Amino acid sequence: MPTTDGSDTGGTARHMRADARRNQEKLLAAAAEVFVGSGVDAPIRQIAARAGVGMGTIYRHFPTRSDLVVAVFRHQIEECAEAGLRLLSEAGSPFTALQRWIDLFVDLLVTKHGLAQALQSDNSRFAPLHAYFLDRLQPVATRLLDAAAEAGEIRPGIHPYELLRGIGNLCIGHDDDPRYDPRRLITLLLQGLRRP
Amino acid sequence: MPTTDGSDTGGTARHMRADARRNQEKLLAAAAEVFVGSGVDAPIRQIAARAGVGMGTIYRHFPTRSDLVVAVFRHQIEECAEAGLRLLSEAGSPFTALQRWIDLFVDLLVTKHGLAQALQSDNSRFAPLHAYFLDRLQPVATRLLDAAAEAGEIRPGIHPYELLRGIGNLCIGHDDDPRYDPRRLITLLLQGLRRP
DNA sequence: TTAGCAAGCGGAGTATCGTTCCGCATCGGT
DNA sequence: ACCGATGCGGAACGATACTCCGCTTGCTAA
Repeated sequence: MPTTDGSDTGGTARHMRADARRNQEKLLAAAAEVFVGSGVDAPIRQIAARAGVGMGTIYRHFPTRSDLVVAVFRHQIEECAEAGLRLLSEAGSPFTALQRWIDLFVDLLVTKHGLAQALQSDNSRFAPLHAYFLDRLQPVATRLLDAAAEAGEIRPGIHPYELLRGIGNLCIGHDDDPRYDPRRLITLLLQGLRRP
Repeated sequence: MPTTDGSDTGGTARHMRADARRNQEKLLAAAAEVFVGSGVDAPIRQIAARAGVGMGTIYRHFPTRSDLVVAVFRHQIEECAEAGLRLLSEAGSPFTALQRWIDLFVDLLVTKHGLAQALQSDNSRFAPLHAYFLDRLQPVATRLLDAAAEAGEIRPGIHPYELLRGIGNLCIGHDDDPRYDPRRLITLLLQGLRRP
């Protein structure tokens, strides 16, 4: 039983009134725009205004802010997860696959302003987002790490969850500070992961 | 010219009315208590109430939340900075000194709930805290890294700022998730820093 | 000792944001 | 065309950050 129960705002439901469906799409588009401009912490009112709908509407379709964020980024998260499995069979070695996949993962986090920040927020507002990320990406990370460990390329015993979370943390705040490039540190981290 | 201009709330000013000084001390004590219980994001009102003063008073003494946090943790930050230089002359090798110092640094961050989080907050509320941390600790990190690089123990070219910030990031959220232990990742990071 | 004034105090006031709630409009089947 | 269910909008409420100004209090000079 997955922790995301799939019953709700993910895929547009089959039997939905036309206006409701229209509004949901308007909201997704508006949210995507606003997130780019003001980060995932942008005021709800701003998103509602941009979409031209009332506040009630936004809360009906996306009860929590997380639900909205998940809906907006679902495609990219899905792609990232699939790319991981593909890389495992295509790349030269499991470690190379791991490196490349983490690169994609970092892309996902740094491209969307504040997404990494949101993921780690101690504030529980983003719990569902956190859960969805984990549901989709942790299994991929596990497979990549296991493969690299079996091939003897990295030391065993790394916790996939911890690695994902750590990388997520490292990506926080990269966009308001040119001196800070998380990729350099992540490279170091992967270096430390290698078997001597 | 340091970025902390030293003219204000740091050390209690010399010529201050007795009641003002009393209030400042009450505020520092109250803030320290509240931070432990509710994290550094606790409502200002709560701190003011605990200290038995009005909101105007708290804003007069500590114009931003950062100023208050800095004042509360100044001692510990100072100690951490001094310990770094001491370790450099006492520890067996520069790399050992670096390892131990980073351990102290992590202690500082994880002991105080939400301190790491506050340091990286994209919210500009904590800018002065960030500045003070850097002013005091970055020079220490630089000396430790330089010494280890000269001794050939680590690869050169690491940015001290980036390392500090990265470690700070890694420490975010450790206290609401038993599965996540930043120290393991930081060990890995240091491992990756070592010269092959 | 005391008078006067600057330094300091308190908290009501203003603004922003999240979230709820319910009267009203709209859709879609009959 | 009608009508019930579904969905909509935004006013209203509570929480919080931060400001502002009339009043109080400590300090000092006479």
